[in-house]
Amino acid sequence: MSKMTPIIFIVDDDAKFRKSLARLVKSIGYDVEEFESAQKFLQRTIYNGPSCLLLDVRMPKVTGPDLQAELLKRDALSPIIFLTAHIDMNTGIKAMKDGAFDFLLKPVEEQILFKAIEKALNKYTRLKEKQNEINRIKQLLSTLTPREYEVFRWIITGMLNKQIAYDINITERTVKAHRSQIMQKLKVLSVAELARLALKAGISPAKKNPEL
Amino acid sequence: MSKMTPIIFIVDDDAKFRKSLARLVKSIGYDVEEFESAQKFLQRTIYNGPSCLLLDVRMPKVTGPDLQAELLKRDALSPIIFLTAHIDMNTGIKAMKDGAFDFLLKPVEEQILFKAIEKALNKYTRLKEKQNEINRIKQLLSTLTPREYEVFRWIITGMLNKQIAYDINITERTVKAHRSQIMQKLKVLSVAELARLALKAGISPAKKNPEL
DNA sequence: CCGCATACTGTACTAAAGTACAATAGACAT
DNA sequence: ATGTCTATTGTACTTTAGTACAGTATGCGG
Repeated sequence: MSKMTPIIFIVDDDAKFRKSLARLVKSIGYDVEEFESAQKFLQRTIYNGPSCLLLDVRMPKVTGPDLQAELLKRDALSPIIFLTAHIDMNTGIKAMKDGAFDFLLKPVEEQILFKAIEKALNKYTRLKEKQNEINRIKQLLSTLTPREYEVFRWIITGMLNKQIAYDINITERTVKAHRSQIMQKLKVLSVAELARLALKAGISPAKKNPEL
Repeated sequence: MSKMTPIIFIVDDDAKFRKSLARLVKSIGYDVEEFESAQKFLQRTIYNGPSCLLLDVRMPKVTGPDLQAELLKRDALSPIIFLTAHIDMNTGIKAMKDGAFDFLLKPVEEQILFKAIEKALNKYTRLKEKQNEINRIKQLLSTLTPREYEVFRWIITGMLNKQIAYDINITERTVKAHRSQIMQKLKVLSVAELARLALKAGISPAKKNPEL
């Protein structure tokens, strides 16, 4: 699971172009999978390894940008390189705004395509690492009880046990008990690590008067 | 200084288009400044308030993308909206990759332009807030002596005073002295705040064996 | 030479965190 | 009913952090 081979997915309804593109990409050593439509691509088992998507813009029914939107909803990590024969500035700009990795014109120069694929795969790796870290943290956080989670959000403000105790109307002893549980469950040894973990997961410290 | 009026900068060598654009933008209540070349724009006193840049792509000598690159180097915060009469996909895509806010075709529809300007100014505000926070932190950090900074990077690992003392070969008492100074200078009351501050400024915790 | 900043250290105390023994009470499932 | 999980609290102790007095040494600029 740790080191999977990259797969280059090609989604294009033009069989001739698609096959020729597939041959080209295979020739530099990548595994390639072809799809004649966005729907067919979405039916594929989700690939959890490094990948990037060479995507045609104009296709019947589900277009390239449509697929991009769908993948965005699904939090897919594969960078998307659009390929199009039709010069459509607005579509290209919109695709980039929506997070496309690149937008190239057919016929695409080999070297430019290869470079784009390589960079896209690098980007995947970076995204994946960040994702893994966040998932690990969320997994740990899910083991906290609601009350523990609440105390956790107070702890990362840096408040003293007795201050927290006063604010949520329990004794300092109880805060200590929760605190100890929290540190164990989240597998950290210090408040500094706790604070970092919280920030990475996007958890903001608790607030007495939530912006009145 | 806190609430400055937004200025829309227009950089375009085509006087006729530029003036007409300026009139249009003024008509919806923005302050506008016109420049007939990138060079002229760069000569202007740096404006430290909300702004965005309506930038022509093709200009003699210094082009729009050239100016974009220069502003990037200078860490300018103004979002850039490119305007071009010539459909050049690759230029547009590259501009977006380089952080342009939008890339519109002349003649541009009024509503689209207005919407883009509004969003760009919002983006400026977000950028500025982040920037201000980082500057505030860097300002505080600059008051630390080299040694204090070093100890700071150890503290945010969450290590105990005595562990830090052992690692950098001083007594626990000295670590406490530095620690106290650090907390005062950085104006924080807890290690949790210290850790957050460090993360915001992009400072990573110290390491015993820096990735051997 | 003198003042100042930096770095370092000592003793002794207070406050806070962490922990090792606990126990109690309610909710909920088998 | 019985057991498990959650939330709560108690006492007593150890460890760590923070601080209030300090003092010493070194280097650098005026």
